[in-house]
Amino acid sequence: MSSIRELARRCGVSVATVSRVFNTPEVVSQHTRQHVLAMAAEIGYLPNESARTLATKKSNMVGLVWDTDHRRPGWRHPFLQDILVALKSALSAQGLHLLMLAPDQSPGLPGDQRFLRAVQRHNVDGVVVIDNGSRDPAVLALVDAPVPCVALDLRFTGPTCTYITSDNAGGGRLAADHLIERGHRRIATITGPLPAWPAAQRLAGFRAGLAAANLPLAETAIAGGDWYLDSGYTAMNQLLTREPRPTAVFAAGDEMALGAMRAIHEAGLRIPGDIALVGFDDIEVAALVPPGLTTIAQDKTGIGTAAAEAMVAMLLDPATPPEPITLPTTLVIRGST
Amino acid sequence: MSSIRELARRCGVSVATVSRVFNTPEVVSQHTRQHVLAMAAEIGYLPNESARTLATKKSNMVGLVWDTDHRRPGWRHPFLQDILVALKSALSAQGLHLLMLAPDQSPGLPGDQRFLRAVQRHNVDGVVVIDNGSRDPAVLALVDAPVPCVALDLRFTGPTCTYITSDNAGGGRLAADHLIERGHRRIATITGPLPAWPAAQRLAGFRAGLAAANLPLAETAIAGGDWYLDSGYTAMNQLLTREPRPTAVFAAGDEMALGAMRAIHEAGLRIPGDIALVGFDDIEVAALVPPGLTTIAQDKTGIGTAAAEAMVAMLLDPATPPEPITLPTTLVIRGST
DNA sequence: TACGGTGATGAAACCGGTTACATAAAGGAC
DNA sequence: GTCCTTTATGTAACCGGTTTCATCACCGTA
Repeated sequence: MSSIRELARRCGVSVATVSRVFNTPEVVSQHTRQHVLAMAAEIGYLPNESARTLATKKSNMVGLVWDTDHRRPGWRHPFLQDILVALKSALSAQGLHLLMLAPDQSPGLPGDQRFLRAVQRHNVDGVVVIDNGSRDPAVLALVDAPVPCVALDLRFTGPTCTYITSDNAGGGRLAADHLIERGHRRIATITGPLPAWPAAQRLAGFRAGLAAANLPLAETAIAGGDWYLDSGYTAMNQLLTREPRPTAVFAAGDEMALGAMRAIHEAGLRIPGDIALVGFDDIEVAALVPPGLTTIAQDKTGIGTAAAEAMVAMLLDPATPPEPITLPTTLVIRGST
Repeated sequence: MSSIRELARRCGVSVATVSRVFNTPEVVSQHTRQHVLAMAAEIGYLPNESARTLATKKSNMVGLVWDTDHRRPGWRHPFLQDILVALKSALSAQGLHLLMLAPDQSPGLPGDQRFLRAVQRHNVDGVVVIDNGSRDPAVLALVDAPVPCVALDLRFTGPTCTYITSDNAGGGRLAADHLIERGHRRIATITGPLPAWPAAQRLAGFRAGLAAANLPLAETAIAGGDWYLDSGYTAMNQLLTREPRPTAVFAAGDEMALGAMRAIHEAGLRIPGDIALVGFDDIEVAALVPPGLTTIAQDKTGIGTAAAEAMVAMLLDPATPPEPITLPTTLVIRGST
């Protein structure tokens, strides 16, 4: 493995000159530059990033903290893949690598320090947090990270933090407006876990939409889920026992909507004839399952790209974290309404 | 940022002793050890991984090369998320981090060197390759990587390489046997892109199953797809024009099966009454789309875990790469057959 | 009492880069 | 011809760890 000193020796120049050839080529004479580059190619020299990181304190790596909820190992964010693809692609274009951080497992370390420590030890230039609202203290501790931090779907504010989120309230409002426009009056909803901010926002927007049409949202028209399919099934069965039965349901997540769909079918009712259904997220299945699930789409690629852009902005100017970004949600009408 | 020298000074010991406290604690006296650990906690010392990597040439990072096909940016492996979760989790348990490598973008660098260079520059201890059969030369060049390399769904052999794959041939055989057992005789198939190894294997196993029942697979009973839904739709429409019409179809991927399903419905035919359908992969949708897609399931979590285990084994003993691992596939019977 | 062995520690070189500062040569102004 | 810039390069310290080798105190033994 050829080092910079080896290359300098072969070229008959100093290591400083070689370093300059790669970092500030404009200050080195054309003749020397070409000679060094040619020799570098010949002996297969390539700079060692660890050494460079050690010297400059910049690693060109962005940490990714994700899936930290040990109560639900392997938790699957329905969009994770789309977001990751967009995020990685946008960061790659800037020459930034994404380091999926394992928690620091030093014995005796307080649990909430695990990610913060991992961040510092590895000299990552910034951190992206993808969380599912578990409010893991090890994740929340990252607000104190000494580097820029961008959170997704998590209200993360601080001198080095910002966050990206979909317009959950607006989406809830879209769902309500759509169902009202379709002529429904008895409308119920299946919420996500309300301590989670997106769940609360979707409910709030939905409620506001109903209120604007002078339709109150009774407590008995609200059932709680946990984002997952089974909880949607259970919640829908609860709603089916209510009198009068709702003619439309807004499920605050597509997975729950699919569960609700199953419950509706099992009850011998039809979609949208007996009950109309609106979901939220627009996961792949929504388009494939008959009769097609009307849903509020999140811009997954936009979220990943926006996260990358926010990160790059903070890396360039750490002093002024950008404002939180809210991406618009859109109504996608399919057969279920 | 406290360094090891700072900590040593405060403790009145040498840096060598401090280093030993963290790396080989058994050789340092109990008294000194406790004093150093206490002081480390007090001043918040934490070792710098870049410096450690520079000195030891071990980074505790595993590179991940993924989604390199620029003809299909953002290509989505239907399992990627499940595999990633399992891989990351298993590696994290060993204290290994996953670095998603961006290609080296040095100007003038031959394209096929981009990932190889990124691997070497970053001192990753090993590489995991998730490819989609695109045969990207930059990916194939990784067989010459100076570090252990584990590939998924890609036949990667070499002195430092091994690979993990599902039993694609066995799965194809399962599909054939199942359809034959259901009494079908006119059976067609929709293949993946045949240059891709998994596609060829699935077809071979399927063909063998038919042959074992003395059913030849006519060329006209084979239609080609590209894994994606639309290609399944197109391929199925081709098959529907054949006389006599097949009564059963094996689509070598679930996404293509879903496309085929749509084509069958549009033709006014019923599943499984008129045409039975078997997929491959067992993606999430398969269970959700009525009447439920019978499919050959891959063990996604098993693939990720096996990749991590193979990687750890090679890190411990780089001299002898483990044999390639083939994970069993299983038949999941649902409503489509 | 001298001696070999053991256990704990320190000094210093090393890993492979970056960069502040010094130096030397060349060019221009007077 | 002298002096001041400008341009190109070199010297050496530094980043924060690891590790080889040497040292030294202490112990039991012959």
